[in-house]
Amino acid sequence: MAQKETVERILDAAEVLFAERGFAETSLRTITSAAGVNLAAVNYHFGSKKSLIQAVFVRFLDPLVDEIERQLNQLQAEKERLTVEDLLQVLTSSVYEIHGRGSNRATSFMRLLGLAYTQSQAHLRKFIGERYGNAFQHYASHLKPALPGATAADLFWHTHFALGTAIFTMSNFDALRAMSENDTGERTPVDFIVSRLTAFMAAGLHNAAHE
Amino acid sequence: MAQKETVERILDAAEVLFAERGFAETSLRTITSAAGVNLAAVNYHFGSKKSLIQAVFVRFLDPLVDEIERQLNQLQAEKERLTVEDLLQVLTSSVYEIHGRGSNRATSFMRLLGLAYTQSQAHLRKFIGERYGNAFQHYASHLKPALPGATAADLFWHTHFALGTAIFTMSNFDALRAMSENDTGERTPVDFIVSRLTAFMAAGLHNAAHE
DNA sequence: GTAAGTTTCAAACGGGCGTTTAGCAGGAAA
DNA sequence: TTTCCTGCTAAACGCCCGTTTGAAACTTAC
Repeated sequence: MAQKETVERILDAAEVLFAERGFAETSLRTITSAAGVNLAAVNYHFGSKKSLIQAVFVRFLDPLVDEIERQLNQLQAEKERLTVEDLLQVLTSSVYEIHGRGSNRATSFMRLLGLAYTQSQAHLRKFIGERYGNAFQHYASHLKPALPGATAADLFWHTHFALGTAIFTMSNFDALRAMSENDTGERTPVDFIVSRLTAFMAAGLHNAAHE
Repeated sequence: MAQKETVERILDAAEVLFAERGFAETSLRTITSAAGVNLAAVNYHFGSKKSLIQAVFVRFLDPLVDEIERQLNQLQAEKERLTVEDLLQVLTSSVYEIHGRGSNRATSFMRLLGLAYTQSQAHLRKFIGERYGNAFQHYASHLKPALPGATAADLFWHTHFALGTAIFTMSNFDALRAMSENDTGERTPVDFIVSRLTAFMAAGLHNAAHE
């Protein structure tokens, strides 16, 4: 009992702090003191800082990937060919399904996903690739029929352009929203941003097919 | 003479190493030993590691921003209203103008720009904002007439979506190209990627105007 | 109640970091 | 020749890091 509590307190604190400052910039001492546990607890329960980072992602990605898979299968049972808009919708509604609409946890997670790409944590990218590579391939395989006429190179690059748009927006979410608040004078609702973002990605992706 | 040589050797080494590994992950000892100068030289010539990071950006951004401004003015003399495609073209041709097409230096710089956004270097973002904020505003001011019908919020978000697409692609340039080589079996030319990227961004941006 | 097994804890270890210091080399000015 | 200044350098300083250790505290089982 006491163990589980400690493990989860560490994961909770690490998730928030990593998202705020990045991995290298967050020390184990910061995490453990925020979690109210002893410094040595991380190495006792997780083995190392690297393993802790991976554990944070597993706790988040495992249920999300399952949900995406579930929605994908359900949608495929209804219609044979999925559109780009369908595929993007699966992503956003999966995140919404697992955590509330625009919850703090969801934005934390978005930041973390962005950091996984941009920070120099080779072990993490390798780990994520091995654990979730198949799920990603499965999702991406639906894009090919959704964008007839696109070559393999087109598909690859446009997928990653879209991915980049999303990840950049995610990982700078708070900063961007603050800037736009200064700019336009009002706070943009999350739903507005998400719908704009998916529309932007869809437009770019469609561009891959008819050229 | 000896001074100038030392300063530039440090900048050269720092530029490459920062781009490869990030700022926090590159120690002054690594930089100075790669540059063949004494460890203390960085603090003697630049004052601190932070100032060195800023100096790397100044050496790169100052001439680039001048070139963008020049091309923008020249284009504006030819036609009164610039299109989205014009504006994107100015960016790519400015980079090409200052450094060769697809030179190592240009890809280093792209990585650095990405890192400036994604790594936690508050001092750097502040510095860049203060030094180049006006130039950015000037450039962005041309977007409004190029996208009639878009609201201020539309403009803000779609500009940053496009920025995100470019920065993500830039900062993961080598990794993405290696992945696509494994994927499709052949090495994608830089020109292909750049033209695809700008087409993706243009499609997304136009989407802001007619909705 | 005692033994075995887990979990927690204070303390320390070794190492890498950015920065500082005090002094050296060598050309310019007097 | 002496003085001054700039560029350079070896060495050290203090700090924070992830990790390890050995013992204390607690839980479980007999």
